[in-house]
Amino acid sequence: MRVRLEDVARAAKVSPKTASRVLNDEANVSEDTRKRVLAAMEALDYRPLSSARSLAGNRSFVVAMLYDNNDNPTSTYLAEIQDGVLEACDAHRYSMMMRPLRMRDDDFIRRLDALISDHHPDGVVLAPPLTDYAPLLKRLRECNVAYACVSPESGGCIGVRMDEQAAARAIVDHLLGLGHTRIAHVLGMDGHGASRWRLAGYREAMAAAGLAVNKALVVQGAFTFGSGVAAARKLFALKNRPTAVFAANDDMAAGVMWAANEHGLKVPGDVSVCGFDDIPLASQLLPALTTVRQPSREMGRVAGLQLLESLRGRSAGLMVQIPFALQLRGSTGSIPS
Amino acid sequence: MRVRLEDVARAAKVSPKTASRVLNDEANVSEDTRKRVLAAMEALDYRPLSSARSLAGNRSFVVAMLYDNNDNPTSTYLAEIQDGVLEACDAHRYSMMMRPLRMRDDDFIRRLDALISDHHPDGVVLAPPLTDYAPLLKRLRECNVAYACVSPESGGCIGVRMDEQAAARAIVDHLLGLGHTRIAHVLGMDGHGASRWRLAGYREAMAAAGLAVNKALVVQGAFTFGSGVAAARKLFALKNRPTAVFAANDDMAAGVMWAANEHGLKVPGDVSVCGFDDIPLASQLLPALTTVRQPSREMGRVAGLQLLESLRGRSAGLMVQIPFALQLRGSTGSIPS
DNA sequence: CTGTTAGCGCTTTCAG
DNA sequence: CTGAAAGCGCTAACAG
Repeated sequence: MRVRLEDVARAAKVSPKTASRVLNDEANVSEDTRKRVLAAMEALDYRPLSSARSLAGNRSFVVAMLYDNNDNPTSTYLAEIQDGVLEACDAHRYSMMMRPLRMRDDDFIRRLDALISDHHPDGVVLAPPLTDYAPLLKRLRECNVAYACVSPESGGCIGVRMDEQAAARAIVDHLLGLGHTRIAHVLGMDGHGASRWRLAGYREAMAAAGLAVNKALVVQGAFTFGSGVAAARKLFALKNRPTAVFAANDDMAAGVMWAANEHGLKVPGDVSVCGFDDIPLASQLLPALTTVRQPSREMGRVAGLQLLESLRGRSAGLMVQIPFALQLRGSTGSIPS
Repeated sequence: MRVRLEDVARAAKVSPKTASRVLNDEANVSEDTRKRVLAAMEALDYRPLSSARSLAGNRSFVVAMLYDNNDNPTSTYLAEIQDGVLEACDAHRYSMMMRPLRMRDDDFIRRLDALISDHHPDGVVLAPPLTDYAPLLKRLRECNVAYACVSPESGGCIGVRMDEQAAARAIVDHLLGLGHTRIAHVLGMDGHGASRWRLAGYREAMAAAGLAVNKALVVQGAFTFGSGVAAARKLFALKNRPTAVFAANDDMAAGVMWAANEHGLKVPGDVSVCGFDDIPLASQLLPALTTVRQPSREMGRVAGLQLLESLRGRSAGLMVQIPFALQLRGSTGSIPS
């Protein structure tokens, strides 16, 4: 039969309540007692039953990860964040639940409410672009559900972010350092924070170099390979085509490289290409793609940990800034002579 | 305060147990009573508390999806299956939990046991390659945990599959129909059922056409873009290079197209390329990729439904066969003249 | 077909 | 610092 906390208590010669205190890491237990109880748990291979804990303690030990992948279902980004959040949850013996939610749905809030009342998550992790959807944040606060954000637009919540603008600036600086001046930018999906930051970094770098941004060299994309191809075709059809292209993510950068091939342009001989994210494909391309490493998995993990810490009341929960790293590879080189 | 089943019962003028019967769709409730109870639930906006149901009923209302993505973390395949399983779970008011598990781990079974005793899933959905890992299946049976498989190697379990061999044969038949005879095949990851089936279909088609399979035209890959590039380079370096390449999945097919570009080969003018899966990238490539549509999301959904049905005891649970569909697009054409 | 009783395993409250 | 009693909301087992 199942080992209950009562059995542990008996074995440790304490009351069930004391055993419960130890299980929950509560204060007011002598070190000696705590050790005895932990030993008994170990010896009996005790596994707390989460449904009983939930029922009695009025909490679920569940963290839900909320995401909206409708704009880019291909993305491996979410899967990586998911892995990270999962790792954090495992470390705290929480379980994680994935919940897709469509911002565009009329009954978004209704669905959110249903999710909350059906599953009672103790907290939620928000992935972009949900991180920046005000009605969602508002409702979570109203419902008193703790949340942590991965890469939010503004810093007014707990979670984790990267200085994407600085990273974008750094990669454009790299291109400038190679002598490029006609540097194009392929924008990400309209309305996403990532698109804005990366554009801002591009602009900042160009301005710092004293270069005017040529509007024809900034073209719309949508974070997908296909949109990268389409954007690059426009760029390569220009009379005065760019010698370098900074795409707002790697999928699009791969598309740019594809289009370069179509146009008979060598990378990096005729045109340098760089991206953002460092997805697995980036290092598989030929030449391998110069990009910014965005540690999505780690970011998911940290956001999860922040959330769980704040649930435990151990810390208030912070916004952690994660450093970026340029990955300089073969797809960028000096300007064509 | 929270609406409990007792409140519903009172409103419907029945005992709590009868309300419970209605909630659980049990027999032995008159149609009239059932309606009254349902109406009361609706009126009060009753939400069952799953922790209480779990504790009293000794079940969790949780389905875990088990996967091992270590061989190919890039894959969008799992994310699609996940979406499908999630949809099935939502429909039955179950929650879904993602659980990565590494087949290569020495303590695989220990981790599985921990997962079972910590989370008590009522059932699990297995994604390849876990579907074919005998020790896992054995342990699940020993622990009496119901499971459904997506694309198992053998059919001896409930779940869903596609006739991948027939699909592979069909796509190779398509190439044969275009006049190709020097048809190469890029193998998938060694040891995966999908690799075996697709190879078998390729062989079957060649044999049926009376063509001997040239060993030099069958090269190892690993389901990744990079492995497709590497494999294709070998093929294109042959004196007698193939006029068509059937890659065991789309990621590799994209790699083959990439390598064709490198070698100055036009697709499909100089070489036809086709893949398998119909991932989003397939239709974004230029030319778009001829492939086999594998409805992963739908397969996940059906596997989830099969599992949930069998948990309800409604049906024994079946192995459902899903039809495939050839997607004939621009990457395949007649043999070079 | 319906209701009563007695828990599920844990935590809360409150008293020491 | 520790313990006794009283549930959390639901369902199993039985009785009618």
